[in-house]
Amino acid sequence: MSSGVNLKALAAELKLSPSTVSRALNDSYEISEATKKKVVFMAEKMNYQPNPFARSLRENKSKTIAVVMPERMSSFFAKVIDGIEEVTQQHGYHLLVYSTHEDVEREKKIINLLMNGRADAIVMSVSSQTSDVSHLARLHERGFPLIFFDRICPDIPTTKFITNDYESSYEGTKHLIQQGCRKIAFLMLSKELSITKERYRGYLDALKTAGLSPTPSLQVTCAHDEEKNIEAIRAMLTSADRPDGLFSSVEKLALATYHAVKRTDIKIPQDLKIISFFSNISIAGLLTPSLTTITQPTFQIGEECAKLLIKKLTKPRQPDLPNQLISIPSKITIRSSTIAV
Amino acid sequence: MSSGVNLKALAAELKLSPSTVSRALNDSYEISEATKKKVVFMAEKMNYQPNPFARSLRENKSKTIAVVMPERMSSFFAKVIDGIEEVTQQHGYHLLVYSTHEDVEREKKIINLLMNGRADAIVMSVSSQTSDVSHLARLHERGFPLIFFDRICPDIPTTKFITNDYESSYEGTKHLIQQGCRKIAFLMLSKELSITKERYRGYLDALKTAGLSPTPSLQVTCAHDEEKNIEAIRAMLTSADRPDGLFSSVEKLALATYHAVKRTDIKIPQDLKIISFFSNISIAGLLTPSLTTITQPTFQIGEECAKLLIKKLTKPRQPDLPNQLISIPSKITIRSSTIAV
DNA sequence: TCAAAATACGGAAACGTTTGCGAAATTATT
DNA sequence: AATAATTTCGCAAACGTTTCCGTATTTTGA
Repeated sequence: MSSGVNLKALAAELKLSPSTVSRALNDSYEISEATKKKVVFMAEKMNYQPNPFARSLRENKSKTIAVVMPERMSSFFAKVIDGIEEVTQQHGYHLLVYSTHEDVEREKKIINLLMNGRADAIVMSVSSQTSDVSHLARLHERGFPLIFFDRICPDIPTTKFITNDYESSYEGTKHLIQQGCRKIAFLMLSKELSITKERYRGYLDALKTAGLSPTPSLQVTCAHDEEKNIEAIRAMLTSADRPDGLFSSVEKLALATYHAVKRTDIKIPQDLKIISFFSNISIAGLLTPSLTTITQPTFQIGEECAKLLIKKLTKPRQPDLPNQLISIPSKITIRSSTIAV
Repeated sequence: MSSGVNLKALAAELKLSPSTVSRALNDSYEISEATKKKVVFMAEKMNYQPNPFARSLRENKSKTIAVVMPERMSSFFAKVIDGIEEVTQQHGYHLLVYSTHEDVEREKKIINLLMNGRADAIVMSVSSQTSDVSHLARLHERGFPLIFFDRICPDIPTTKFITNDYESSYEGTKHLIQQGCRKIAFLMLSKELSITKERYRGYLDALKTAGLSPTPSLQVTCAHDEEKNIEAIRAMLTSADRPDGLFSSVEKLALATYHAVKRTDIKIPQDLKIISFFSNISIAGLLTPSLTTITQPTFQIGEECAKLLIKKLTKPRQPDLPNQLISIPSKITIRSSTIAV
């Protein structure tokens, strides 16, 4: 299926043994420069392509990294993968990409499939349904290189890359308060997620610092169905206890909020000020009114994940991935949706 | 690196030969039901995971499909991959995903890397820079299963999945004309792309049918730099020959147009009506004013690509992928951006 | 000049699977 | 009851690499 020419054929053409040819191509010190030249030339001429599976079988490594994430249609995850690909590609690594679609059963299946060594490492962000992390713990306990980003598992002792969720949320909420908000809603995907916990904590602390207390009915947990989310948010926005500010912990819920607002006569920012974690800055500026965002360092997160993994995988006797939380700060960009009028 | 237990170990535990165990696990008719039960049970118990590389090496297939596309941060490509994954995952196939970032040199590198058989097939959409398709032609000539979607290579005799680019563009342009537009701009990524050729043809024919002729200065070829695109569009929109309608052949240029319009005093749809190929319908409804779209059957395109490939790869003596163009129609959704006032 | 060391290469095993072939044990056929 | 057919399994080769050894040749050292 490849070009058909393998080491043996190449060796035969050169009247050398396969072992010599292999060593020549791998630039072994045991081979003279003269034969190296000849081998490389002939390999080029015959378009020799080493069989990756034979190599993987022999070396017990696949030169492949798996990325497991909740969804593909999200500028956040797309950019993170771009970052990962940027550095892995430079090192000749390939990327297997899986979407769990926020479904923990699919996540388990994928993880179990990856236990057979098809990939040398996994970089992942858990689904919003994931509360039992035994499948991930087992993977890690077997010594499989595993790192998390964004939606992490705090209890699994490995390296995790996040943004400063707590601080950004604190600052973002503080910003809303400074703009005059007193009743601030909080939108989240699932209470299980590390990011909602941290972001919620930042939100709560900012409220407390300002002497405000959260209103239970304004804390909305959303699901995967966009239409249902829009309706739930609309109901909350038009309830008796309607908020004057809103903090969305993820991008898609900010979009859902704009949809919900369109179904009411609420005016942003006059009646409602909005801030959200949001990575698609081009869209943020296009919304009406433009959205004040907390922008994560998406591409960089991907790059850092990949850099660490590459180091771990390429250096011969590398220690395990340390149990650490690496935080790369987000940036708040104030736009029209929170400008007091 | 896997669980450590291989066929030999499993066989030893069962006091059977590796060949028998292999056959039992593969449900061979040569093995009695009794031993099959025992083997399966023990495999489960010892958590046996077959080594994918040994299998790939032996069977000369990887159970992996590669997807090569121009960019990841596009709802169109994201949805197509979701569609592909949906069917490939059901058949136990894995997905290697590559982004060329609209760079033909990267595209060539990726294609050459994939020639070694790491993937059983490639489904791809070419970069906007791709005019020389020799790297793809060579791949196909070697018998490598290759199919295209959206941005196809007409000259490579394989199966291609597209939407009805010509008809949709004709209808979309006709719609603009019916709404009173007389000077309609056309935005494209690159004149080399199959989709711009077809969509441009539909646009031109619709103009001709209405007795209109295209204005050269309103045909804007854009590049990869978003800011430059916005400025080029803004310049065009504010030129002496300013248009009253605009047809964007891809999603990102519609967004760029909205950005450009924000920098002027142009009102949509009063001064300028806009229609665009666009697959992120949630965003389309959120733009101000909401955008009239030609929505491609993204998920279905992905599904169809994958279904065909799976059939080709799993049936034993399957013929080559036929040289055919399969078109799945788009749907025009009229929103505020083209409503005559 | 002769042993020792360095250089350059080949043979063969190993990675873990699948499968062709052969053979033993069981069952069916006459 | 003897043979044929069937069932059930094991041996060994093969997939294409890499690498541990061994060895022949050349170079170095005294």
